[in-house]
Amino acid sequence: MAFEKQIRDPEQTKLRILAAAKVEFAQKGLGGARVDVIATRAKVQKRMMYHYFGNKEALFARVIEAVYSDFRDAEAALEIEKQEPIAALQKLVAFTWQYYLENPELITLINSENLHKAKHIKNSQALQKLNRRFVERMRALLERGATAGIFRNSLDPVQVLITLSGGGFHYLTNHHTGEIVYGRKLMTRQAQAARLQFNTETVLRLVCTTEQLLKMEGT
Amino acid sequence: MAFEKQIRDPEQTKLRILAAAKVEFAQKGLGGARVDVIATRAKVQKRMMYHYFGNKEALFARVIEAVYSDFRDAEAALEIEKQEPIAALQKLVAFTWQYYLENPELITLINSENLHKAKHIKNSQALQKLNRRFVERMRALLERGATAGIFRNSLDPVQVLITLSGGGFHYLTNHHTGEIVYGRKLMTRQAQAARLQFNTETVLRLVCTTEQLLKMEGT
DNA sequence: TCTTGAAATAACCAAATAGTTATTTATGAT
DNA sequence: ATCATAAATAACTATTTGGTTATTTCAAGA
Repeated sequence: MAFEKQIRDPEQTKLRILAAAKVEFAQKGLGGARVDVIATRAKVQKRMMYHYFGNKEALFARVIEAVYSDFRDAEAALEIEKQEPIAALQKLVAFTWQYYLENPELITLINSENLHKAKHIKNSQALQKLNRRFVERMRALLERGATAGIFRNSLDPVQVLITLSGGGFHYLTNHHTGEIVYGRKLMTRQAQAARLQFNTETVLRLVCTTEQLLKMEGT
Repeated sequence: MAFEKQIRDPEQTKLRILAAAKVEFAQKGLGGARVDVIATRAKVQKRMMYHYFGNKEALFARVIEAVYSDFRDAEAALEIEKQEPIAALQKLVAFTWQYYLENPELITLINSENLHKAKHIKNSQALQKLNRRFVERMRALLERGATAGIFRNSLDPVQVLITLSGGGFHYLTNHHTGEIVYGRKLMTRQAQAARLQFNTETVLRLVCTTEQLLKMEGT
């Protein structure tokens, strides 16, 4: 039997499979995604996916891990600890929003992973470490702001982070049903800008002391 | 051929299929759900599902519609328009949170529907009507509060609603990955209570005038 | 009581799907 | 050069799955 000529590049092959899987899983969820579609899109024999990743779910796990880890790396690169508290917070809100916008797969993938009760990342040491640092950065920022008398005391960094990310995540993940529920386009450029501004305002009003808010209103 | 004895009850049969479908779709998503599982759980011949609903996706659409409509009905029954603005807002935040907690399928079903770009409810007149009233109630509440000098002027009711629901929805939909990300249990009774309080605070700080906030701090 | 249409049962099917077996071939180390 | 190993190709399969065909039975109205 004459086989097609081979071009070998294991690293590229793995990357192509991961990239195709990310798109397919993001688009259809774990249950709806098709291994054949992934292979076709990756321009790879399906067998190679089993060779490098084992099975469909293991591939899914690797996709989730990669996506989360890219997100945290980007956030860490912001170096918000080098800016004054309010600017740092604004920057973080804007970054988070922008990242969601530019990486729509992140959102549907996280939703899929939650549908499966996070079982694919439950034991990832790497992710746990990345995320511990992430919470720590917010804790430090809140403390810095409180010491400066700008932020309220003893705010829970986890609650703030959830509200901060949720203001963007929830808007974007539910924008399809949202447009029906709220009877309005939510993804026009103006609507996006308005949401970022509103969410920034929400977080600032939540975190800043009332005195600080008065000051900023400039009355 | 001797057939099993029949007990006929078309209404009950439809309801049993819907209830079983709600559980299965909520648990596995549209792509992961299995028609056979739904039939078995409903204790109904699979053929009946096709008889009453046409096909898998049409059944999914009916489930989504029912779930949304139940939610809005419950919210409307609150009659927040009969209470003073701050109490009304607190009641709405608490109700929304409680409803999500008691109806966890709602959350995963909405996520599923969004994964499919809301195509199953896009043309539902009934839902659009329900939701228009829902936004209108918030608009009226905000106006009432502003007139009383308690709430800030010209707040966008849609933005407020998204933030209000998102504070609960986002927390709950992502609580599985959240526990890993934040390294903390998020679904203990205490954690739940803390989240409701935090979200109530977030919304109040967002909506109330700064003067009103100062007053409530009682300084 | 008879008729008829809808409700329910039972068995079946073609296509899709995750995963496998078998084979070939490139390449780096010896 | 050759050999061992991993990379890649090709073809196949057992099962699952959404949906259908064929048949039976209940129950309400004439």
